[in-house]
Amino acid sequence: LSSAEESVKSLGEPLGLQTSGADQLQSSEPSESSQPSTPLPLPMSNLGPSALSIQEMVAMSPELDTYAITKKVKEVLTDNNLGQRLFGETILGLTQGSVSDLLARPKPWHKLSLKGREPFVRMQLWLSDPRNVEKLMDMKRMEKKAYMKRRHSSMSDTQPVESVLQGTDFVQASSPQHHPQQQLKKPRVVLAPEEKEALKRAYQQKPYPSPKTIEELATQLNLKTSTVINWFHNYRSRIRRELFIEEIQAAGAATAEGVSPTVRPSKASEGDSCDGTEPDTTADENKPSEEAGSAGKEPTPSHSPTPRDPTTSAAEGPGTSGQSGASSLALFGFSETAPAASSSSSRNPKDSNLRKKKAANLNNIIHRLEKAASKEDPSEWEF
DNA sequence: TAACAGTCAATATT
DNA sequence: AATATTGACTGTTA
Repeated sequence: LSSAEESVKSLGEPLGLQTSGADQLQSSEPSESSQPSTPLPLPMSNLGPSALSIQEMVAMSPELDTYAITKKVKEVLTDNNLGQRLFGETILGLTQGSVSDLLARPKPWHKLSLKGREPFVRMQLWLSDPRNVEKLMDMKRMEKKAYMKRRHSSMSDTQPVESVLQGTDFVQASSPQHHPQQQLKKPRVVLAPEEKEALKRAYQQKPYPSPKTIEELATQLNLKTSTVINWFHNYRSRIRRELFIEEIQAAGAATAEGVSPTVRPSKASEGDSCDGTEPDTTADENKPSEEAGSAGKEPTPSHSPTPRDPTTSAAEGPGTSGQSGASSLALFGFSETAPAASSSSSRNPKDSNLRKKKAANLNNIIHRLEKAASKEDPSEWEF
């Protein structure tokens, strides 16, 4: 613990972040509430005057079951009609989107950084507060009241009253202060499904594309280089995260019971249309869907188990870039392991999805292996 | 310096 | 209206 505390010290005060204050309604009163449902190991020795900062608590916190915590939080919130926005802003200091993401795909405790654990500690703290719901509902009422008031007082007075949070108004004024008119906000880039497909395919070949490859992709897809780079960063990290959840899900299911094919209908991932290069003969469920031509500016990327044509732009052919000597082996077409087509039950799209992700992860590992191989000192091999 | 981890916040979906 | 998704941004890390 002492070592843990020291590591906290370094993080001490630099809370300079633009993090909106206004929260911290944390009442760390020692009201020992022996919640039967949750282990609740947090409220450790509460020394009188010591109002441990959350960071200190995070550092000292024992392992928490992030999955259980999010599950419980979701339950409490829905049971009481409390939204993620309110909960996030008042309890966690996070935005609605972040809360949604966090609740839906919590990373396992051991994979979280100190910073990443904070929201979970706060949630645990909140869950252990006997008055949590009551307090939130009060906040809700107050907000509504304030809202009504505003709306009333401003009949013709048009003043949306921006939120108190930082007004990050990105005004990409190409020409300084000329047009006081509508601010040209940086338009949000929205990748077309075909572009995502191409990027995913490229990822399958090379999770860590060289700057040269990235440049090629950007050109071929007509995207900014930074967009491609960002996409890869985001994709890698999100793929990783999904593996985590499937990991715990599998673990949980395994413990749950023995053989009954009771598939957890958990409303998890929906089939992502992507498809790996798989000449695989496995009779994949072909959803005959596919609407007729719609505003497609390009013939829908061929789905169907047909050995996809390499014509479609993007994604360099395997042979192409032979540049970086070492790599090039990271290619997993991953054909079925099990000989006969999948047997019993579960012919879930999620199944092939999982395979895909695992394959992606393997490629990832290979990348790191290759990287490690270039280091003489085996001690640096983080495996 | 590239890759990450956390988030934000604009959009998409429900 | 509430919740989910996701490109981009900020601060770390090695």
